[in-house]
Amino acid sequence: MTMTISELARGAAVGVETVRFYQRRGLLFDPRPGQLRGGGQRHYGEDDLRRLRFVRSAQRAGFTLAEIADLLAPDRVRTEVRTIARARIENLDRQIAELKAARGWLDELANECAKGGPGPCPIIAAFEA
Amino acid sequence: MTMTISELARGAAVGVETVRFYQRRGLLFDPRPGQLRGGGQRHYGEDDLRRLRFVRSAQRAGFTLAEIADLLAPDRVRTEVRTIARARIENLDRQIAELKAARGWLDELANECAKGGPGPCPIIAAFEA
DNA sequence: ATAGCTTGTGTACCATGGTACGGAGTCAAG
DNA sequence: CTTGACTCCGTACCATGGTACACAAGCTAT
Repeated sequence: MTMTISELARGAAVGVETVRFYQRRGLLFDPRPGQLRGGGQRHYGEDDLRRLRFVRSAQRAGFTLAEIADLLAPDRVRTEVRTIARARIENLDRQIAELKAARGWLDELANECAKGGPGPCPIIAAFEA
Repeated sequence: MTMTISELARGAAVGVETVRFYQRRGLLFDPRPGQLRGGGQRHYGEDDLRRLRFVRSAQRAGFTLAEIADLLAPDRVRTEVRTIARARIENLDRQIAELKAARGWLDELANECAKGGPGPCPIIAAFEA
């Protein structure tokens, strides 16, 4: 079962231009150097869709596109993948902690602002003048 | 107590260029020239430092610079600040949930890759060829 | 007074992750 | 065979959040 680029893109909820952008970045099979079936237009299979979805998942996990390209390098071995994944997990834990701290800060800001009547928020007003 | 721009920047652990960048974006006041230390050079006070730190905190909480500028607008009233803060908290909660989900995905990837001997990670190898 | 840092100002440049567009070529229906 | 949609390709552009000059004027220590 083959699909066109727009079907592929739709299958991963991204735009066609995004798919092509990923191809240029070496994240997906690039049709340019290859031989094209059906004379000029590339067709994609399930493996391409899985790979595209992997890219999106990895992005959600905070990998940059360069890191994902590296992760998908053809000679990546289990131990390397594990190491990379663990490093990212640690990073993610740090980010989660930071976000929680930011949430606390914001909560306090909102609470402080909530006190008293109308008018400017005293915390923000403290910077004026 | 007044400080120079480099002292101000150091006080908030940002670069001098960053302070100037924020000034251009309307996040920081353009302090009036020469209160205590003369001529064409600007001097900054504690309020400027507080404001700069507020900007950094707000950034950590996920606000864009444009949103922070808006938050610091001179006519912002408590109810508005609270509303903005609450919306951001909700957003933060969503982000935290997403990060946790990504962490889980990554954990699974690492575990799957850990199984078996050396060689390429089967999950990633699934995309090759 | 003068060397040698800072400062202010303006403009240019950077990475990241896309998005848009123009000009062909290709494909499927009528 | 024509029409209209879709594709390929290259290039340009966008927002975000900075970073890096260059140049001139000002400040500080000798």
